[in-house]
Amino acid sequence: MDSETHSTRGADPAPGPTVRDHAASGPELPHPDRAGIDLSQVLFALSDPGRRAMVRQLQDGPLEAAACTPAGTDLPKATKSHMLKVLREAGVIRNLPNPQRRGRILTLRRDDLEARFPGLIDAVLSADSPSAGG
Amino acid sequence: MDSETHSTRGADPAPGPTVRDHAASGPELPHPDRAGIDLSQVLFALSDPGRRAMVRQLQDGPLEAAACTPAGTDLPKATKSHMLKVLREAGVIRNLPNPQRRGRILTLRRDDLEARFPGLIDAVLSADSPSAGG
DNA sequence: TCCATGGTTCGACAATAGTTGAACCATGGA
DNA sequence: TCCATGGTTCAACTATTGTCGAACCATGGA
Repeated sequence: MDSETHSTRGADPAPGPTVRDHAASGPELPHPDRAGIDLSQVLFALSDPGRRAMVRQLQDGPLEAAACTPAGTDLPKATKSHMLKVLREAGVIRNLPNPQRRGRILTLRRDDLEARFPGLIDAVLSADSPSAGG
Repeated sequence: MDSETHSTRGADPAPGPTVRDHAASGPELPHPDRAGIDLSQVLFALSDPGRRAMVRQLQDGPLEAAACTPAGTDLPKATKSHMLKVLREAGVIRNLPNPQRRGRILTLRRDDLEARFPGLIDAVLSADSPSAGG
């Protein structure tokens, strides 16, 4: 588990609420495992333009949470955190502590989504046209 | 959000034989045109298992509304009508008067959806597994 | 014309979701 | 150790959705 800094591919953390010696910053938040990803929750999470905007920013790879913002909006942090929570609990993104510095790393769970609902995430993300307006 | 109270009442107390164009049953409900179909609304409409169940029944072709019921549920008709409304207003289905008999005909707007959001509707419908449960 | 059928809409309420200030928490650096 | 940073959670509020009885409407048939 050394080296390989930001490629959390394949394995699901499936973190229990176990007693952990916190080496990394911030709490470890619960994520559904691949099989637990629910279609209704995913569709609902993606039904919001703001949440989709964040997801779109993760298409090219993981991002620090601080850098992931819908269109430079000065969104209150509580609001942003809530949006991320909806996406995370739906299984759309991973929200893990950044092992390097302060803050967190967001990742689109593309593999898991693709395995569970083939074609869905691509269809949604490529469907997003700016003219749609909502 | 209900500004669609477009009444066909007070039709014509006018004298003389008014030629009636459409001898179909029930009101003509508003549908978004293809370009007006909004991704957020579609995803939201499909984020409910009950609504998805109805959509799935329309995969093989149009159905009389009376025949389109999620799993034999004795759903109150107001509730069912509301579910259909959400799907219709999102542009997922068409809800037209039945020209033959009483009642209405429901159609999945597959072509429109496919044109607007390629692959999306198929991904959603084929993703639906019975294990999901919610 | 009256009635049953199939359906929409209204209205009221319950339940869920969104927003956001404030409190709190952990880390890294001075 | 104290502080700034980046972030989650709490709590309270608002807003949107869901549910469903009742009212209403149009049609077809007796």
